Amino acid sequence: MDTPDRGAAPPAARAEDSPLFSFIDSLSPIEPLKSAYSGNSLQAYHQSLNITSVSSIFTSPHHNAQKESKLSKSSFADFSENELCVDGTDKDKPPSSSNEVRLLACTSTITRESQTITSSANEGVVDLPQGPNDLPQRGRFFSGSPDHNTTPCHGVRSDLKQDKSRKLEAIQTAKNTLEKRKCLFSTDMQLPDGCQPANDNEVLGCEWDELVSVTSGELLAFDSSMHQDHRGIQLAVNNAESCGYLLSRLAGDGDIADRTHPSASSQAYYQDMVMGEDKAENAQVFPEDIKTISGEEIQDNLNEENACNPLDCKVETQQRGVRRRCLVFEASRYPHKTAQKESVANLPFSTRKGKSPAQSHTNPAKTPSPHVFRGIGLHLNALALTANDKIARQNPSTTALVPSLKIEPDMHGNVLSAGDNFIHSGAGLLDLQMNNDDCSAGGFLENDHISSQSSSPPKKRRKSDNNDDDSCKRCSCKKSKCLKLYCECFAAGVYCSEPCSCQGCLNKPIHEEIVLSTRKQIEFRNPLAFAPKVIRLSDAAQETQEDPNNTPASARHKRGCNCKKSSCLKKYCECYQGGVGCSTNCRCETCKNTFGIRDGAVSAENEEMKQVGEQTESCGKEKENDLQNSNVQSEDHKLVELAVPITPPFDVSSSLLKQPNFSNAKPPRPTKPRSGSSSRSKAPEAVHSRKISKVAESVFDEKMPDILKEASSPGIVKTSSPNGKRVSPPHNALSISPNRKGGRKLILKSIPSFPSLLGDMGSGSAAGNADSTFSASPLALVLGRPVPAASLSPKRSAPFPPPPTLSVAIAVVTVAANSIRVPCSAGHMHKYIPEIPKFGGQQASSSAAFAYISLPLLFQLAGDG
DNA sequence: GAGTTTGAAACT
DNA sequence: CAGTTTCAAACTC
Repeated sequence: MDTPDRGAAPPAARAEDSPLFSFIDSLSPIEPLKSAYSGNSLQAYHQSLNITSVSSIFTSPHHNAQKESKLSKSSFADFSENELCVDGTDKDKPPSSSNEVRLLACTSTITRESQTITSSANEGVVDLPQGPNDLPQRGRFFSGSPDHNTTPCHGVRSDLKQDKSRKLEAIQTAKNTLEKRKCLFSTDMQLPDGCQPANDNEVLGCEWDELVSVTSGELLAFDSSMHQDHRGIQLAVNNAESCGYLLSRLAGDGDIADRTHPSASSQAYYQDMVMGEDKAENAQVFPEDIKTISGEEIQDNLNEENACNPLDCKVETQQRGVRRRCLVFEASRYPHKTAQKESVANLPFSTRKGKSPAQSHTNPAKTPSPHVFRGIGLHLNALALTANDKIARQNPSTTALVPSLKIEPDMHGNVLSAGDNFIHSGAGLLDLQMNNDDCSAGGFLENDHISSQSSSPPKKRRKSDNNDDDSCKRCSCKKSKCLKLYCECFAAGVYCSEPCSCQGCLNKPIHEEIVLSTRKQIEFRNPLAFAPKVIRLSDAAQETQEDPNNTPASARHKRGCNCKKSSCLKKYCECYQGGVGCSTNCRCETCKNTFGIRDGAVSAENEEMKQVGEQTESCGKEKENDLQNSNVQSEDHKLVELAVPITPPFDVSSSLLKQPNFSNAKPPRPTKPRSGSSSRSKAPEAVHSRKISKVAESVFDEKMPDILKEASSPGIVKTSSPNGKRVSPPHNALSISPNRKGGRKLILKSIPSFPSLLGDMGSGSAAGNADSTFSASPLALVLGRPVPAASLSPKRSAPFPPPPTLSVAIAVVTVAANSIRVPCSAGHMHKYIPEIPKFGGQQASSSAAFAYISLPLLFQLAGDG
């Protein structure tokens, strides 16, 4: 088929003729392969990439392949599988090795590829419709996009192509293999009742696969950078997903493996996300990695897909490079990974949809709920925080509540490691925040996990990790039926599980509707009811953040306690429990909060103010500076706080997602220092800020999508205008996020419109809509095809990912952007990533997320261009 | 593990 | 909005 492919794809030949192709040929050492495989190159590339990173991230490639028409879906999937399975014959071929070399060679040229890819992708999209027919599609691909575009990649692809060509012949066999995989996948996933992955998921997976494939290609080319970005994305996705996923799992059996490997859970999850199916597929490919990870998983996969083993060789060559990197990146994690076995299986499910997790788990009902019910994890957060607090306490230097990244060493370590990677890579700054978010959120998430998996081992880990029995503890409600805030589980947005000793509990997936309705009622009553009581900035985030504006980690108690007898020295005090110092919001008496005494008394603040004014000498300039900073921060904090804490009544999931974000966004409020300087500084503006905050709250709550809120808040902060001239939330949202990270601000400038996407995402508010259209435009520009704004702005309610075409377009864009490699890409990724969940609402549409990620890049490009 | 204390949540 | 009741966690023994 190889030669035939070419022949089949006249366009490909054309492409080869093109100067690009010639150029590529010159670049790539392995010319012959290229030409031969050029047609397949795209797919091959896609596969390789997918295998490595893409598919795993969001969905199972297998499903994707099955599905549809979408570009790669049918064609790619078929190819991939074909290649994998069919390759048995091809194994002998040297290409695999050559591919690696080529990849290396290609990396230099990758930029071109990416560009070309974009075009090809477009073409591919157009062609895709043919869908099921692998051959025709291939032909198109070959002729069309790949040829033109992929010159650089050809080297890599060539191998794949060769395999493909052969595979084409075996397409049918490949299809069979695909089905097998599906089956395997399902088996791996342990879907109960043979639940099949939701179509949506599959679709998503397909899209993602495509996207991923593209990205993966970049990864190959730009290992460091791409990995970073990719990681960042994955991290974000993981975070979002993990929350939902974990939550979903709450009721579920919770994989023992995950539980057993608490530390690994986060990473594992991440890996799963990244490697995800890739592992299943790739794992085979990379025995080495597999070893590190867990031979069992790999073996299982291998066993399942033994037929495909031959693929390993092929895939290996290409993927190895990618994978190895991933492994390197994840290498540390893998040790933990034993737990991942399940996690891997879970990942796909999670990515696919909530259903899968539930399915995988004993409780079928759970699956849907988790997504829907992603907990906000107030209490859990608090618990996590408390654990951290302990640490924080140890470190007085840190502001009252420096978030304890340490809280969950495992998680953090993993996250940090990931973050480190990012950082090292260069684009990582944002990543750091992500990490931070993760950390802050991570604690939360993990808590959620724990809570969610309460029965599961993870909780135990947590317990052990956190030292706090709290983390493990579950509710013991008797009269509330676990449908009131009294119930920690309910308050945390998680379903009650085994550990709970509750009676008459209705907080279970089975009663999802009741839970949700009750939740809504409570939120209606008090929009902040499920908002995190304490918000913290992770130290790491701050550290990573270069922004001078970013105050040191700070934590904040949103509502404030009302302690009278505990003196805010016991867990009765929410502030104390959250490891946060009391704030002016508190109404506590005899506050002795070790994390920060409530300035409480305005007088105290005034005094300090006076002191500042009078004692300029002693404290003098330093204090003033501090005050100024604190003022700005305080203002910001308030606004941010309002924005942040408020959880959209509608979206539980969003809240989860948010938290991480705002942890980043939120200005740190030094508890102890805060009591002094911050409060002082506040004094003048405090009232004003409060008013503003209230207004902001109303605004945010009512109309601002969470994302926007978050985004906006940071923007406000940066503006540093106490008045907080608020940028219209929708507009700012995007811009803001980048702003957080100093360097990226520039990028934001270039991408003014981008925020709109978020706006839509959040609540689908009118403002968001306009933005969404705008955001869409860039894509359209890039792609040269109109992209429905709607697709770009997935609404929470929208369960499904954007149409495949869109995803493809996004993928293309992403590729292009990556190829261009805007310095800020990573940052964008971060920011957007967290928001991803919002797109899907319960389930972030991977495609949407990707789009977000890519969009910024596009904007940048546009801006740069 | 039972009982008490505590403060938030819920209710009026 | 304030006061009261209910509730479950936190704490003590």
